Amino acid sequence: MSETRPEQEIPARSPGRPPAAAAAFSPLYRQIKSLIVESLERGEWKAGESIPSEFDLAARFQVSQGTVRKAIDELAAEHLLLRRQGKGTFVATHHEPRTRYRFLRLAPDDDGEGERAESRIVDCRRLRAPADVSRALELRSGDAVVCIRRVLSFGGVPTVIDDIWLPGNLFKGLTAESLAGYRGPLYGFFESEFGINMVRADEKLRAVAASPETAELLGAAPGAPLLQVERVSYTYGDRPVEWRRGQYLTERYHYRNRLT
Amino acid sequence: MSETRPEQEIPARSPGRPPAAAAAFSPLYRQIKSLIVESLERGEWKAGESIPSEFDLAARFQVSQGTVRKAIDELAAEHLLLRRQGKGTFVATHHEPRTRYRFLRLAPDDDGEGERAESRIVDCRRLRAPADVSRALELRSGDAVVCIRRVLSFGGVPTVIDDIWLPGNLFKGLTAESLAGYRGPLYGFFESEFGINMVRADEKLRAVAASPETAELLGAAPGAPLLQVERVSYTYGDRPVEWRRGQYLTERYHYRNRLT
DNA sequence: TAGTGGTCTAGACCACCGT
DNA sequence: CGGTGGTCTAGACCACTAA
Repeated sequence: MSETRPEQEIPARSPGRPPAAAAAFSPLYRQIKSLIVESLERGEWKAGESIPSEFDLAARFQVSQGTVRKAIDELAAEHLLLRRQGKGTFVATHHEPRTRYRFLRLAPDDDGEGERAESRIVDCRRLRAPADVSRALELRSGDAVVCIRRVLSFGGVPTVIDDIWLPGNLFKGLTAESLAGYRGPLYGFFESEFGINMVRADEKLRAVAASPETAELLGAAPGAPLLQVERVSYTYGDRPVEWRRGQYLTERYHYRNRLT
Repeated sequence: MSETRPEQEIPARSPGRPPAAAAAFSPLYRQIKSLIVESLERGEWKAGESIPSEFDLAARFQVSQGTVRKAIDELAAEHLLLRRQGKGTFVATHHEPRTRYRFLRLAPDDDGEGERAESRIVDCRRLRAPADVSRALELRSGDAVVCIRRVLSFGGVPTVIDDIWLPGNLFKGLTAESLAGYRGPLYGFFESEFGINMVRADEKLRAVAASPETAELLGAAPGAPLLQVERVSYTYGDRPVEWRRGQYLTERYHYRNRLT
């Protein structure tokens, strides 16, 4: 049960003898951080649950509370964990109001909160991964994937069409029926049903002309300009677990972004 | 010269008497952070220069070095400052290789580094601010603004057309000629010539059809889908100092974004 | 070697939450 | 009230840079 301080993981640097290779120096708090991420990967604490207190973790890892604190600071900054003063530290989830639709950057042009999204599943099937999808998800070409097509509407207006690919082995039992019965963000569904937490995503945006098929689903003219968003989502440990291509009607909505 | 510790700024909370209004508690390190930002606003330290050491600042503000450190931590996370171990802490600049074109999110589809941008100034004039621009820049409608139009090319291919509005009173003496003689990112130019540092920006993205005029400048077909990027840029203290609308050809380039 | 930022510790106390 | 995270301090030592 008890774990010992990972002293060995610190590359020793004797003063007189420079290291053969330029071994990267890794401070203690980063090693602790890695250990916490490993616990998240193993599912020791589930999304929405609290993790042990800083004091308990300090005892477990045989370091000071301040060192654990610095590790958790970084994980909280990366939104893997969420601190709540007086209550504890919690595993981030896509279920709570504040973090629901965290990755949906579409906002109405007039600043009102905007209607909440309604999702309609158009298609859901299992097939062998095309080359580009298997590359993005780091699968072998031909591995099974689940392929979903859905339409998001705001206030009854179809606005987004998403094509989503997921590794088949991680999403066993995912069907159009199970999807249809679910309310709320897809990533919350993935957490609850498959124990997979999306923590980060990389997107590539461009403007494209609507294909006849897409135009039909969105009630737009063929050739209308659409914002196309290709996304790879990652779970703990930078493992890619979703590839999707969204096409957004941006007549009354825009994609908001902050540069820092 | 010497400044005293701002003890008064901490809202006192006597145990027996709850505060009349819910006065926001502001920790010391945030007050220090504000003082540092004020020094940046005043231009006490210019972009690229080093600020005093943590030790010196601790003495100046009459707090411990750890408290100054935490203030600087946040400013470094927000890219207002840049730490360099063994050398000091520096005011962030758009001149250095690592931070040049920090706000340009366009990347080539094939991952090569991509040619560096060449900028061609199409137009530069002074006029009275239109209503939407004056609103974005928090000016009075009718205040003087500088209006720039330019084309960015990569490897000789026109790819971006930018329309840029700047408050006239902050950019006195800005002309097409002074712009034409400058190499490098526009924000570096603003730093050097006008002492204005862009530290943050908010963008709204959508897909639009190219107008005949835009299509002409980009060598594209009228009606071609373009990625339109509206941006408000801010300097220290969240003061908006630039509004721009970019239109990007995304045939061979895309807008990259990371979600966290 | 001196000066900078970076790490780690230990302890005190504050703010917030639930019981 | 006890337990949690949040702040602040003081001091020791490490890593990196430049003279």
